[in-house]
Amino acid sequence: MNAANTPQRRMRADARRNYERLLAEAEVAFRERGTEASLEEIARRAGVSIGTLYGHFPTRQALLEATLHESIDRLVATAEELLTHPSPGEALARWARATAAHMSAYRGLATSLLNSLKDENNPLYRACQQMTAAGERLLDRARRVGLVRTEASAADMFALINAAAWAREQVPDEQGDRLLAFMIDGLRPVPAEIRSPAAPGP
Amino acid sequence: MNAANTPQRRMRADARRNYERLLAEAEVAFRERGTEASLEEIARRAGVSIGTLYGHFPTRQALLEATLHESIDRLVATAEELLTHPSPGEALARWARATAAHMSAYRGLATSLLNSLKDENNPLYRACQQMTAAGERLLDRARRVGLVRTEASAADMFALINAAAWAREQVPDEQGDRLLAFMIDGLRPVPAEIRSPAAPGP
DNA sequence: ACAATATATTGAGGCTACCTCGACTTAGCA
DNA sequence: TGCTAAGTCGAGGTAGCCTCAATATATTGT
Repeated sequence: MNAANTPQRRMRADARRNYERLLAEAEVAFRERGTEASLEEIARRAGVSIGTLYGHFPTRQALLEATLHESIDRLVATAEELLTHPSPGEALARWARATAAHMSAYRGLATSLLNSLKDENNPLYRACQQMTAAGERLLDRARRVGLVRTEASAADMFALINAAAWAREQVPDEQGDRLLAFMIDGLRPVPAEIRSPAAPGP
Repeated sequence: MNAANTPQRRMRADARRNYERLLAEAEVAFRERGTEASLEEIARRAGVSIGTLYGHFPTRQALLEATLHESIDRLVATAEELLTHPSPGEALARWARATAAHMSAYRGLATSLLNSLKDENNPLYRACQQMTAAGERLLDRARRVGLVRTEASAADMFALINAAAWAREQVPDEQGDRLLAFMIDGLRPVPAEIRSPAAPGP
């Protein structure tokens, strides 16, 4: 069996069919139950044994990664497009919103993602890298125009977007939107007059 | 047995002893393993049966809340003290840092806390309310001095602090500090010239 | 058409954890 | 000292993880 998560070499017809079914059920389950959804139930609903699931997707992360592939590609493409947007600040904000929205598609996803950065072998690691890289170009453009302080890195922005997505899982939508806005605004340079701990004027 | 989480009415001596042991072991376990630590192991290490644990603490949240009580009181007191700090901005930042630090004492704690706000019957609900209220006074003081935008509520700040604590669990410490700073800075009013999506000057 | 073989699938089985509840034990009082 | 309310116990049902030896089947070459 193909223990990699993408069907690279030609798979046997039955294997491919099962792979596809598993992926479809996983998507539903993750959306409904979050990233901790029961793998046994996913297998059951795909009409396949638990062993088969593990054959195709050796870890939960591998399965998650597979369900995420397309939307991540889309996000990277969106970043590319937004590079031509007239306002660098607006472009950055839009991408951040779109990304945060994707990351709260499944409950627990933000945690799985940010967590994957600790381990290069985690199947989600690459995905995070790609998204960070895509964001970096938008961030730099905004920086050139004075909207982003020097010490803020693309990794920081990625973490913030994840944090916002995480928060969104737990608070009302409307508050979630606000929190993301605060975080992105927090990347701006701090005006000199309030940087030091002295009391400001009126 | 006393199914409430605090020993209110006089408990039998053995019950009180077990209660205390459970609390002590829970603290260790949560610190070492996070808020999802095995309750059976906590009971085992306390030299008590699982049934006894459930007798004293009917839910994981109740046990968590009990282990948190003291440090939450301390945070509330700290907020009080900081109200007399000469710089409202510095006071706010300090309290936010202290709070975020407490909230990342146990892996998973920020999630348990923010999550508890969805359900008033969650034993952690009160704790969150208290912390939010404590932060509110600091926030208002900073707002009066122009450091905080109008639409940012105490609940927002509480959520941001939690988000920072969550992020801290997953990224290097040094990055974690920076993220919290970004979030708090994000509460500042947005300068007029960059509020609209127009490109700013040099 | 048919083996031969590489490729997949199966599911029981060993773990760990959650939580409940009826049977048992004991501290503390009169 | 014995009674009883208060507390403790832990087996047992449920569920999820993951593995691996046995079994099944798609494909390929003849």
